[in-house]
Amino acid sequence: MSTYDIIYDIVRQIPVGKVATYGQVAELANLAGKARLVGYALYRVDIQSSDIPWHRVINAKGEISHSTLRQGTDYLQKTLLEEEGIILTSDGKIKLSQYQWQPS
DNA sequence: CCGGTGACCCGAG
DNA sequence: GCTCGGGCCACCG
Repeated sequence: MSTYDIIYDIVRQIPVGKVATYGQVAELANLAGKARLVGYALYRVDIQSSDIPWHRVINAKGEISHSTLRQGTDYLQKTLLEEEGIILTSDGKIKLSQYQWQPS
């Protein structure tokens, strides 16, 4: 059971149509303050064949995180979120007040 | 073993 | 709004 497995478990619990922030996932995984690890963990995920809804994880500002290393998967993320019914604002942000996952 | 590298976050100015 | 700086720590060469 590695640190990453715990992170992946949390991400798998995010329901359709909701999102969570990196920091939020870190907290739920008992890794408060280590949001960076969450980002790194998702970077390592196999986008093609994993069962992890990686696209439901965004940064604390409600934006999709961009990186030169993502090779267009950031655009894919936007598309997948819209397919789940999440409306992005004209400047590409997500309203956390409306869509953020509230774990029980 | 060591150091560079991140899909991050928050507070200060 | 912005930019900086510090904290975080697993991974990889």
